[in-house]
Amino acid sequence: MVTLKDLAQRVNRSVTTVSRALAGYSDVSPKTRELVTKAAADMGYIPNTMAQRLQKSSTDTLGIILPGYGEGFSEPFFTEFLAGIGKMSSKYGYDLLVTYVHTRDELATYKKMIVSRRVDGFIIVRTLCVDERVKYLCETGFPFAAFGRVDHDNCFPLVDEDGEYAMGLIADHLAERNHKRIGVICPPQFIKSAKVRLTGLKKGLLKYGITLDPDLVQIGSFDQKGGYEHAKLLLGLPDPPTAIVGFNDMVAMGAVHAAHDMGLNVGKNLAITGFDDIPMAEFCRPPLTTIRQPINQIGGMVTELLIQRIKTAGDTDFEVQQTILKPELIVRESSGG
Amino acid sequence: MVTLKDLAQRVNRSVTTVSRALAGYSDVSPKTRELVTKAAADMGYIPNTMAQRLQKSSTDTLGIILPGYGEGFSEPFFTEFLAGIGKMSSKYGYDLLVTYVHTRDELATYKKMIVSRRVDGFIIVRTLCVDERVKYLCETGFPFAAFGRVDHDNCFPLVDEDGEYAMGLIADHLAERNHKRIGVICPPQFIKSAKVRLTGLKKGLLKYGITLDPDLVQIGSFDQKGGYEHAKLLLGLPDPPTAIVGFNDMVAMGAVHAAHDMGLNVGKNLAITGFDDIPMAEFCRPPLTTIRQPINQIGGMVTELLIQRIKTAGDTDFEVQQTILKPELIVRESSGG
DNA sequence: CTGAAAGCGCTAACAC
DNA sequence: GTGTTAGCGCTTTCAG
Repeated sequence: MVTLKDLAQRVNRSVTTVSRALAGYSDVSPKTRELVTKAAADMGYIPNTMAQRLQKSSTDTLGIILPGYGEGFSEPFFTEFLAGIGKMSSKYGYDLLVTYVHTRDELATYKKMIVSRRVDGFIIVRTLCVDERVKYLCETGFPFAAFGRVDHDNCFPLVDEDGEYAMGLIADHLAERNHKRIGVICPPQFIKSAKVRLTGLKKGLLKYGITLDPDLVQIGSFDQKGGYEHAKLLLGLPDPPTAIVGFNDMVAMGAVHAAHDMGLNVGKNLAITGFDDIPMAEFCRPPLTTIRQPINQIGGMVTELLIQRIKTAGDTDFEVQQTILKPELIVRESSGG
Repeated sequence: MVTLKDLAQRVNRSVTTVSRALAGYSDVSPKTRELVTKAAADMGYIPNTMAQRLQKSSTDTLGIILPGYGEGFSEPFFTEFLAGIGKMSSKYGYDLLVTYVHTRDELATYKKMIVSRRVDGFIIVRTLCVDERVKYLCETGFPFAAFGRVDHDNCFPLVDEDGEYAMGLIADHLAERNHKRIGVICPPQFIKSAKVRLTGLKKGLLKYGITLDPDLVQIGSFDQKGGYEHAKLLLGLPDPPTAIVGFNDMVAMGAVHAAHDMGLNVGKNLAITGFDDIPMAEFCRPPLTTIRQPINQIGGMVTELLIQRIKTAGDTDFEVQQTILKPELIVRESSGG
């Protein structure tokens, strides 16, 4: 491994000078600079990252901590999100450290990463209504940015969808098609986005004088399996819904499957909607009416917010950047086209 | 941030002694050890990772480098794979560094990570028949482990599916159901797994005296969209296939969609098979006949191989560990049940 | 314009 | 048992 010292020897200069030449300081003679630059290229010099990090006491690394299994964050959606984060990180020269945690105590992992100085900041996904991670990071002032809001103090950099607005679009869509008995399959309500969406749906329907029958609200699903089972319950009721709103596309697809098993024709005698617009939503049968969010870009946006936050970490009076995105309704056959 | 020095001052010992007490060296008096341990807990001492890494010149970090978009590696499949890697890494105390690369020159990223000493080893996914990454890493002797083999020298730690065997199962399955004209939709043949699978399918069918009509082999798809388009081509032929073999589940689902658009009843007058058994395969319509691989565990296995390789990096004569897994055929409705 | 010296926090020979 | 010293590779005062 070639070090600054090796380089210095080669060009007959001190380590200091070489370091400065490479760092682009102005107080280096053009001759020396060229000499050094050439030699560096020649010998294939690349700084030792760990040495730099130790000395700067910053890591140029962003952390994302994920639960062992991605409950509530559907896979295709997540993959794109992660890619968005990764792309933006590398654009700004940051490494991305991904940690999977299997224990209950997620917070311990955050603490460990902070105190062992492994990352400069965190990206938080799938915020909870009461989110210990957010609380902790806010208290300690450690940089982070989130995709999603929380119930308590939203005083941190974040990007979020306007879930209420999105569900308003769904409500309009279904109401226009004369649905009155509407079923819902959603993730646990301690997940912030799930709560917002349910509230939004209720509000949206109320505009049309429709209220949700509590029996038709199935809570606790986040994947196809859950969607399947909950849809079976709903459709087996004496007075079943004519439309089912799934809170993500996976759930909706599970519901489609259940409907089919029960001899229903989705899009004809039952409407089903999803959320996320994963690539498959267009290519499943029937194609899914859903809400589109530019998840890849969202990943990038959160990352940019975080990096900005890290760079202004010293500033006492930085502005908290927040972006709320208006999602878009994509109408396909599953809701009657 | 509390450092060894702080600790040393507190207990009136030298930094060295404190370090050794914490590292569990035997030449420390029990009294000192206890004193130190207690103080460390008290002050919340955690070693500075970067300092440790600089001094050990090892990073305790595994790297995985991904193309900007996961072509050829279906999303749900990939998520599980990554989770498997992440879980195992953290079990062994390794960090996982994920890098997304958008440029053509993937290899440059590998080189950079190595020479800037950012990771101790790499996990390679989606091996190519002629794989520059593998070649380079083999040449330089930098530790890595791969999911998949290559055409050239397979002299490295790897886990792979037995793709030939898997396709044999598909061939048996279709032949038993009297299919003779069989269509294929597969990724580009420079991807090793795609090539192996195609070879395997041909071999498997030959046992029944069936040969693949070249017109029925569509090459170049890896997602639903490609599957959809290629299936349309196949089914639009004057003498269309009675079965379509998709080389992954996404492609197969796209094909299902195309078949439906053309008025065919998948599982009845057209058989379609997939590969991977992503969670959705069970819950789409019709449920997909496919090949199951324990992808989460595979991720873990590759990771273990890599860690083992890293730990034996000095040894001149380490044994190259390789595991080839027998996949399993999952029969569902899409192929007639 | 350049170099000597200090230090980031830690570990490991090597004395005592 | 414990401390002194040196050094991982880099950046950054501070003199000259």
